[in-house]
Amino acid sequence: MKAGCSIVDKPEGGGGYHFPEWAYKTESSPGSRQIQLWHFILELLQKEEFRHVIAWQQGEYGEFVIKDPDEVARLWGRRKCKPQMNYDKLSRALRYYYNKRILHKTKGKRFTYKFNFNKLVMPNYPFINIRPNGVVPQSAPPVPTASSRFHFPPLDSHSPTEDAQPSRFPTGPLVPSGQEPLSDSSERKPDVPELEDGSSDWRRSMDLMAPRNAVGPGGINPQKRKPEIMLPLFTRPGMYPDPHSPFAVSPLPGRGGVLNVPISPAMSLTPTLFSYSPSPGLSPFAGSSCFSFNPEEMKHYLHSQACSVFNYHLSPRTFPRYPGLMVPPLQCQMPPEEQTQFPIKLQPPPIGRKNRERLESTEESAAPQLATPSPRVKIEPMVDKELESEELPAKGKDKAEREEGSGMAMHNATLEGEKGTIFARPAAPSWSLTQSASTQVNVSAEESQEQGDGGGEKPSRDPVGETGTQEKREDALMPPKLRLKRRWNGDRQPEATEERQNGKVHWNGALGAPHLVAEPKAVTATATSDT
DNA sequence: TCCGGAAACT
DNA sequence: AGTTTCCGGA
Repeated sequence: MKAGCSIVDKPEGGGGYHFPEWAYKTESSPGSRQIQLWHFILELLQKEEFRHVIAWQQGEYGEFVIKDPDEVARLWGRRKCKPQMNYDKLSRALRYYYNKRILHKTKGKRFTYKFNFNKLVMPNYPFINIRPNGVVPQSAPPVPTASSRFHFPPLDSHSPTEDAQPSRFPTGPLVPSGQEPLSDSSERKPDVPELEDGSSDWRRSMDLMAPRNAVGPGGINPQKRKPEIMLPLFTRPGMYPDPHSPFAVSPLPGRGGVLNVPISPAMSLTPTLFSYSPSPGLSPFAGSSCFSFNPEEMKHYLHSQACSVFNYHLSPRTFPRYPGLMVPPLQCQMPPEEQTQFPIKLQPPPIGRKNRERLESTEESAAPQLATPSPRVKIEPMVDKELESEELPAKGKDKAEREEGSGMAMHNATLEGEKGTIFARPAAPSWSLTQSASTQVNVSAEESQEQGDGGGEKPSRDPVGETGTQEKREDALMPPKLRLKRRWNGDRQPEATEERQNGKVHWNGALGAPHLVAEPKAVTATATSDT
């Protein structure tokens, strides 16, 4: 059946289809060889040619607008060989992503959805700043995300989506990046908020460049793919083969790759999403690192994260890494109603509307801080939940880790081995030293970061020094779960520490020459506490 | 327009 | 599992 659709066949045996295998068969759809809708969406988003049809919403992280629903549906239908496809159906499929947390609907904006990149990988590699001058591709999602892992080959003539692409899309609107070619498609265009509070500026200079070893999964013919994927981290700034594509460089590292920022094991990720990883064994690009961080960007990023966490009920675990982060209530753009929509748990049983509503009331406690004058966000309460959720989704996670060795597992391995060197904590400011673990909890000042780590880990990263004994002692007092968690964090402490100090510490933000500041001390301390 | 249940399909 | 198709409801 679907004879006419043979095009979509997977490249088995080198069959020529252009999509890498993982595009069809990913962890997100084990066994599935068909491209998934969200892959497809990302694919379209990646292509400039489709910018008239669907594009990233500027000013909003991960948000995209379907400018021409019918066309998108048509393309999707073509790809799936479902000529009867229409936006209504397609949107139904998109709605199924809500519960999976892959997508969210941006309320109030027509045809606007938002990828929950946080769940993907994001929180982990924030400020990779490789593009000094920063022009972020207009089509790029504001934040580095797992999507980067999607390095879809160009929808060339082989692509079913394009094949008979009637002259609908002017073949090359190539607008200099940074410009919105919106004008042409005067269809339904949502308002495009332009960096309002500058919350998006950070994006401009932030781009991710990850050490993705590009060589894809084993089966893919490396030569086939564009070289960009292979850009090593060291790529010089400005070296963007495909400036318009957020996917040009995958942040997902292969192995060591990915971010050098670890993903907390606790981080709730949709297993499906998370495992995007090329087959293990690939390369060792190990995280190399040449990042540079910019405090400003970091702040923006954190804000974004914070908002996401609270708006989307992402696991606060994403916070631990940004202890100093305070959720800026006013800046969260999500309507309050959405803020408590989901529990933090991942992949919970599908929550029906009714249930959700019910939950809202129950969970409100999680978000209240947003509104309260309380200067900080308190995440502690969620800890337990988090832990639980860790366990629950553990299956998926485990699977991912074990099978792929990518994902978190990879991180762990990578982190332990290289991380230390990769990310070293900058010298800790003296003040930070003063606040020892025991007192950290009340560190005052807004600046003092809250350990938001989910709470349990207060002692987690103390500023250099005494970590050893102190931690041990606390360790003993700590409940096993926390201990475990802490251990996890301990692995990634270096970053955590770094991040925590971010803002106070000056990152070496040399844009042009990204590199890390290595501070042996920090590493040592961490290592010590770890063991 | 959007939502989500239900059932069927692949 | 991931849609596709249909549909009633808001």
